[in-house]
Amino acid sequence: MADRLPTMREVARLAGVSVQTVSHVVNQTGNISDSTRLRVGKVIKSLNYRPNPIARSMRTRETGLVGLLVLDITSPVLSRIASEVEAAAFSSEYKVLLYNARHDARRERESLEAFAEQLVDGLVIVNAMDRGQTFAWLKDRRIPTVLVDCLPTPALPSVATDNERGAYLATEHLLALGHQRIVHLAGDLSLEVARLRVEGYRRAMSEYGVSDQVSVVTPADYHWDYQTGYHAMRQILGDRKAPTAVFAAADQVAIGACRAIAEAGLEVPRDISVVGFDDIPAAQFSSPPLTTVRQPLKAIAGRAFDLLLELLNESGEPDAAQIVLQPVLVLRNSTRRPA
Amino acid sequence: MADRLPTMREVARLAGVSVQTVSHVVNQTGNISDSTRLRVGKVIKSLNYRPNPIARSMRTRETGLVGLLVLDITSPVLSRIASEVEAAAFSSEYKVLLYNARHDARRERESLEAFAEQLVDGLVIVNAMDRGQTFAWLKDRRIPTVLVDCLPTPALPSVATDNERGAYLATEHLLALGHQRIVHLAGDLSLEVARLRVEGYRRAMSEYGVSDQVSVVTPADYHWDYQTGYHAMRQILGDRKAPTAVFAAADQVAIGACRAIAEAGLEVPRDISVVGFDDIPAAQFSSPPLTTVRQPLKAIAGRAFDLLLELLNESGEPDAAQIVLQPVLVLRNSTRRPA
DNA sequence: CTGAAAGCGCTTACAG
DNA sequence: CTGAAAGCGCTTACAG
Repeated sequence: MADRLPTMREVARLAGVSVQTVSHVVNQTGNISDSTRLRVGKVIKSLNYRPNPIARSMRTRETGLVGLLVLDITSPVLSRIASEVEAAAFSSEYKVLLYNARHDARRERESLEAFAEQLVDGLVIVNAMDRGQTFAWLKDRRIPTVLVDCLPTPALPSVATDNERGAYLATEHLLALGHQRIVHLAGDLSLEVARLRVEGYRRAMSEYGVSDQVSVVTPADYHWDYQTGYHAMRQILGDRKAPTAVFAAADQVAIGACRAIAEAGLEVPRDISVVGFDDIPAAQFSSPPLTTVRQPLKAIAGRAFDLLLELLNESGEPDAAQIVLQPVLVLRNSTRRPA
Repeated sequence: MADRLPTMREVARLAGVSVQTVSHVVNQTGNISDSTRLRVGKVIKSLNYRPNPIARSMRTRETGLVGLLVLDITSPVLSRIASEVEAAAFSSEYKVLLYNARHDARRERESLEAFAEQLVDGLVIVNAMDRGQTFAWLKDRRIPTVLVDCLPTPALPSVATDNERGAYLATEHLLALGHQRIVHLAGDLSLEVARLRVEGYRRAMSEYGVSDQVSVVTPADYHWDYQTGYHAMRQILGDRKAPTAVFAAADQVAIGACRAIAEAGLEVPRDISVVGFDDIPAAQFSSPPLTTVRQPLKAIAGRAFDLLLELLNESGEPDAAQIVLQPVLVLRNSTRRPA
């Protein structure tokens, strides 16, 4: 870099004042007379001066940065949450540092450890694998943290969809239609949300007296995506007596399953009913449009950021709120009574 | 915050050395005897000391932060690019600051201006609206910047898919099948990539001597999404003689269009052929699986970050490479010869 | 091989 | 209403 950017010192010199006066006009602190404020303002403008955020952070011990750790930014659900968190942060003059774990536990841990560096004023962790210990450690390091759709840790505030209930709703819908052989295509069971969805499925099956029909398929390598659903469904269709209905732990899994069903010469919902989870944009436009459980993603992100803001603004120890938001069943055309 | 985190000074005191010695062992610079290195290392470990990145940045004038400005992190294409950029950054010990414009020109401009602050060592701008002037200004401010899928600015290195060619390939495929009444569902024309896709479509139509059939539909409010395609297609189906084929500027638009076609009681590809652009994961699993033009997203992100790294490491003025990557037509089941 | 000095660009009391 | 002093936690020459 040849020429340096102007510093506060230069502004001060050109305006004929001290740096602290410049600092005061920049930050609108202290009492500065209109005349010097104007004069300094003019120099700032002419130099196109911007205060150096690093130097400022050095003194204030605040960076204005918020870390956002997500399992996979490529997921429609998580990218939506990221988008909403970023928007909320932006409105509050925070910037967001993105950490994308890519479903890699090691990567996730490394990201978490990076936060020990204290680059970031606060932290939103979405959909992390189980890291009770690590989370506790963040608390120790006094890094304000809120958890979204994670295994709740008593010490940390969290917000989550009521995943158990959502899964219950989905399964119950199928049961009420008269289905009994309902397979659950589970998500990644190293994630709390996936386990809760299994539980909701089990509870509904049990309440309808068909616990003997419980069948949870847990795909191994795939990650809540189209492939997962497609391959799992192919297996199911090949291996055993086909179920009359499928409850998938995510819409992408459901849509992948629909494809496998179509390729097998079967039809949704005539031969097999399918319900998803999330209500991603694609759900409404798939063929047939997918019955699913809608997550209140915007609200989740909004509440999470509000919680973080509270943590950031209180110096004491706020209580660790555990917020649970209700999902809603969205009926479309991928489900009907069994033939 | 009650207790402060340990500083280099404390480490030095406990280890009985000076801070610069600690600095040297932390950064593995200078010549430090094994014995003191060990001693210092032990103290660092016991205190769980981490160098303060802000203080370091203050001296080195490098933050290790890279800005990533995207039009909309919610888009399957852009979230994928973001994921790959983040991965590349992570491997090179950079962190990424996410700016999400959410299709809002004002928001985009504000983000760009935030970069003047110099929080960030470098910048990747993906799919921005036209900002030749702003980009030039970034150059003036000497913020290393690379453009991805933007209107290229001579001064700045850029990487992009050959969008014109991709659109040509898609349209030519339809023409070769025998289609003539081919409608193009365009993207947001304030974006260069959308305009290039229109051009490719026009060129193919012209080369096949059916320029008189050119029909470009430019949806107003929507953003390359399912809704866009759905509503545009409904309009087309209602208004005039239906085309025999549709080339959509994005897969989501194509899938939305497919839904509208299905709702009109028509069938893809029997009644209307549809081709998309991007090859997002959903394309393969939609019904029918979508013929589309695949963008080499990983390569795009990788090249972009490599370019940025060059900019970051060279102190001089590197030449502004304009890299263009070739897309490939992916044939699936949404196209066939006209009836 | 190790340490004393200077300084990065700000902000925060405090004095006047 | 404005300025002199101190300091945030490091790194970079440089001296010894």
